[in-house]
Amino acid sequence: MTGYAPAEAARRSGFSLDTLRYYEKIGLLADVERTAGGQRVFTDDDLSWLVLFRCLRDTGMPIAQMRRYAQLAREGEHTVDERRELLRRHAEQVEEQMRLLQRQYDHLREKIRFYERLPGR
Amino acid sequence: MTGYAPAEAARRSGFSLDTLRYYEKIGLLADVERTAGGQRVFTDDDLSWLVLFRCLRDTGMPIAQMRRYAQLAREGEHTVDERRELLRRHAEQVEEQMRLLQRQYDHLREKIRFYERLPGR
DNA sequence: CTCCAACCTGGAGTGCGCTCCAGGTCAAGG
DNA sequence: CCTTGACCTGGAGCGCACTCCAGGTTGGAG
Repeated sequence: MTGYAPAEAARRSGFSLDTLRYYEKIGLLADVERTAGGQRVFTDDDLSWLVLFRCLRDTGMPIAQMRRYAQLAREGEHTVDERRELLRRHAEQVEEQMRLLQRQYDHLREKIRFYERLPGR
Repeated sequence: MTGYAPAEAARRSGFSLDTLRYYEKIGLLADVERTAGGQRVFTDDDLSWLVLFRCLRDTGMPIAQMRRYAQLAREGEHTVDERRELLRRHAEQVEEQMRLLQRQYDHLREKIRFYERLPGR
């Protein structure tokens, strides 16, 4: 009973309908169910994949790597080590990204303070 | 005496030579000096602009907006209010970006913990 | 003076991640 | 039934930020 129409899946995942179709086309999202007439029906499982993709995408993982992860997951339990390692390496890159962002943010705030201290304001 | 050859400016700024030429072409970097023969000579002032561009770019500012900022700075002192506001608005977006990144990073770490707690490991 | 690595220009090409389109099909409300 | 809005496909197009290229010039070391 948990089947979502395309528009509903788009709304819930925050991806556009075009993006959902694109993700299926490139093999990120596999085997999406269809009605007899060929229209997509998304399951809760598809939705939770989409939540994961959003997390990975928001943290800057390239689509090729997300595809690799999804591929491994489809291959079965013997790939759990590799999947965990893939996520760990990605997390390290995210940490680096956060440090850089913080550093540049601090730099930006300093620049703003320079403007705030300008005489005449 | 503080003039840098293109390769040196690239090394110091971390931008490629092609990127430096591109930034000049689109009007981010204006009036770069030249030798009699037409080769670029970068000043310390150019270099500090590049440091700023790196900061803004690393924090996700689109080039069009960096151009606007550079344009304002060239127009003179009467644009300081607008420049400060531009940077402030950008800083707010960076804060939002940092919150999202942190949130998704936490999500990612949870996923990794799930793998670490898997039986049999 | 000669050499050659570094530089120049205008313009084409690239990679990523979508986004849009034309021309049709499906399915639920009235 | 009929309508109409949501959906389908394959493929082209887009926006961004570079990156590369061909074909020619420059300038410092030897």
